[in-house]
Amino acid sequence: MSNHEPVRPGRKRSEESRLAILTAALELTAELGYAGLTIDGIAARSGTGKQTIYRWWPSKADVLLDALATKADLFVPSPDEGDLAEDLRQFLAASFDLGNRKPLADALRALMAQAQIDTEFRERFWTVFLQRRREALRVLLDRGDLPTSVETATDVVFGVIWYRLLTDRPLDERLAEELVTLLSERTPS
Amino acid sequence: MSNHEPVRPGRKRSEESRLAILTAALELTAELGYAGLTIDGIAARSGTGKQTIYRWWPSKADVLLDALATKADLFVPSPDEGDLAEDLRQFLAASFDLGNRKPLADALRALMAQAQIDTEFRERFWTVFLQRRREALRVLLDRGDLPTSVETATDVVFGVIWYRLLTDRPLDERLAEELVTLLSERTPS
Amino acid sequence: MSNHEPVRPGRKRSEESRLAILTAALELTAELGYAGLTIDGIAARSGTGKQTIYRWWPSKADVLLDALATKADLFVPSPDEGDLAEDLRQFLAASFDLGNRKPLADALRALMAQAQIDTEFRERFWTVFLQRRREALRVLLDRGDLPTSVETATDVVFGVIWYRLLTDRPLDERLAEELVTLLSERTPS
Amino acid sequence: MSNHEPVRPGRKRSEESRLAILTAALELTAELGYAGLTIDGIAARSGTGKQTIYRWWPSKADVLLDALATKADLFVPSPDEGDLAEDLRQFLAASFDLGNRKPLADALRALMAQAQIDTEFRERFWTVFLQRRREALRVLLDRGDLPTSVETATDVVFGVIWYRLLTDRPLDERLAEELVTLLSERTPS
DNA sequence: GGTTAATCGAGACGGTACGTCACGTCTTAGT
DNA sequence: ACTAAGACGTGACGTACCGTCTCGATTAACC
Repeated sequence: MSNHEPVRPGRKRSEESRLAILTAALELTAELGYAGLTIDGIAARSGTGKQTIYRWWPSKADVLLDALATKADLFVPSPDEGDLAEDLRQFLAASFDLGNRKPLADALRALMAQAQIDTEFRERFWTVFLQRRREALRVLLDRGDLPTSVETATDVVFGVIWYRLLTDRPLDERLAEELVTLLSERTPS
Repeated sequence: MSNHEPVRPGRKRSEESRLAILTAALELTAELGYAGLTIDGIAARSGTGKQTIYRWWPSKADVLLDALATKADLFVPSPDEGDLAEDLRQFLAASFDLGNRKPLADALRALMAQAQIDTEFRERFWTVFLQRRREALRVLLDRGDLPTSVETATDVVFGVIWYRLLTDRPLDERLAEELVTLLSERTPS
Repeated sequence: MSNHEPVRPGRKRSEESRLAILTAALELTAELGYAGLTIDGIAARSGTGKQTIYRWWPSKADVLLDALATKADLFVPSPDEGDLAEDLRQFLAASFDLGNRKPLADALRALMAQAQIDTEFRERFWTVFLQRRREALRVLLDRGDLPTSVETATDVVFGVIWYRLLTDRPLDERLAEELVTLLSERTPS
Repeated sequence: MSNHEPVRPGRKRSEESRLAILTAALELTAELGYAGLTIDGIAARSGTGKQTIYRWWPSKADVLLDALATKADLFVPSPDEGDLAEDLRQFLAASFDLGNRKPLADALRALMAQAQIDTEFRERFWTVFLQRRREALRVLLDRGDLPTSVETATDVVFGVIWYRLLTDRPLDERLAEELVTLLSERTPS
């Protein structure tokens, strides 16, 4: 039997505070934007102390990332219809839906921004968020024939999604269809 | 007869100060990273006053953007070899070279990050930088047959470039070749 | 024949600007208080350049002092009724009237304040303003018998006036009468 | 039983910082004069943060006033020798001594100056400093017969002292003696 | 059941940078 | 030479947050 958590004496971490902090982080980001999100603000809104936040998260970006992971519905399917084009269509539809949810998209853009400025957060963001999306897509792509390597195809898909997000332009049906066309191996006539 | 400059009274803007500020911004970004770049620091390094900076630029991101536009060699060609694949190859080679110049790439990533957090800067960054690149590419793409719309192809190219930059992964020859393959209309047999 | 003002080439000093500056200084002091009085503000209000102000006055306190001397009615009589008590009564009445004119009193208090902080202005304020008042009073006091030296009596009179001004308390009839009583040699019965 | 201190949560105010700030304020005033005293300077010299100063004092004048009250020896006796003239002589001697201590006198002049410019500080200066002096003197004067009301006599004493201070002239023995003579009821023959 | 220890809300602390204000100087074109 | 306009370097302002550090109170495991 494992004993990962050596039983320590002392007060347990408060789940109540944890949730209050994550909720406050999401609310404040929605109300004020990421630029207006501060540790002081989260503490005040959640009725907790700053120390409690610093004890469990390295930065406000990590709080927000945790909040999204905990509270937002970020599920993206890895469908297996036996047809790459159809699987990809579904994957893109689900991903585009997330990207078109304004407050969620704002938060994700902010995290990607923070990842550019804070090197340590960049690695956590990559591991916790970006890489998981990539692996979900890779499962699909591995099953079909592609005009490019799987890695490049992955970069094309996420590259376009992020580029549209970051330049504040919508992810629409037509784009999805063009991507599907582009990445499905065209059979010579 | 032209009368472009309505001849205002008062002392002229100091070109010397302007260049000193732009130089200092580039140096400090290279030395300390964008996170370490401050208006106070730029003023101190350039031997100017903070007010002079605030008088002419809305934010430190704008200073840096202006510095790159003024001082960095950001030229990307719009070659016309009569062959889309070859033109695209050259365009990508030049673009990838810029993206692989570390200090420049760091600055660009920081500006893209800032654009996510500061709405007003986002528009300026789009107009002054991103849109111009898109138009240079569009000239090429308009000349050839593409498997997708020109806009989507543009988003694919810049999407992949930015996605690689933002996730701190290199832009290599192989990626360029795959993009060229992907975007050149494959002739049916 | 006198030639006090050596005829110099170039534009003459603008009397119009001078008066506009003095007027603006008084207005701004009345509106914003001395703390809100600035050289920038005077220049803007008067429609002149800052340089014009600096060319002719060493500090904003000097502008205000000049404005009072030029524009305010600061006359205090040196009556000679043949009776020290009566002369003093009249002198005090006139002085108290000045001290009870609120905007004027505010300006004088501000100048006395400035004199504490700016050593050079202190001397000018003493010479141009305070000493002249003292001499006007001395003329009176020299004519009568006093229970103290003339200098002390002068300090008592102006000391009480300034102390009341500076502590924002009124100069009233009763105080004047008590000062007259105090300073008129009481004849032994 | 008493419950004077409602026991607030959180870290206690640092007495160490408080004293360091007051000491720095006095030192800097002595070294640079009141005009050279800045909040930045006090923070730097005392090794504290500016916020700590702003948290507890409304202005630099209040810091200095607090410093004088805490650190300077401002004691003035209210002697009771049974003789008004003698009591007054002693009171004046003590007061003049304070006024002749150059650095202290400079600080007091600066505070009186600040009180002219800053209305809110004026009230604090009156309550905390001036009024207490007046009451100490009133105790004396109430015991004897005066040629004037007690209030006027108080104004005469402090008026002369402040007027001499503010015009940068010494407080000497002779002045004290003349004031005693003036304010002691001369017995009719 | 008392002891020990980790956590909690609260809030003061030393810092750093912010964006603004006013200073006194300078440069410009015009009178 | 003087003027109005206004940009310049300088320096202090008062504020916002940062991340750390006491506080006293609370809560759990351990003896």
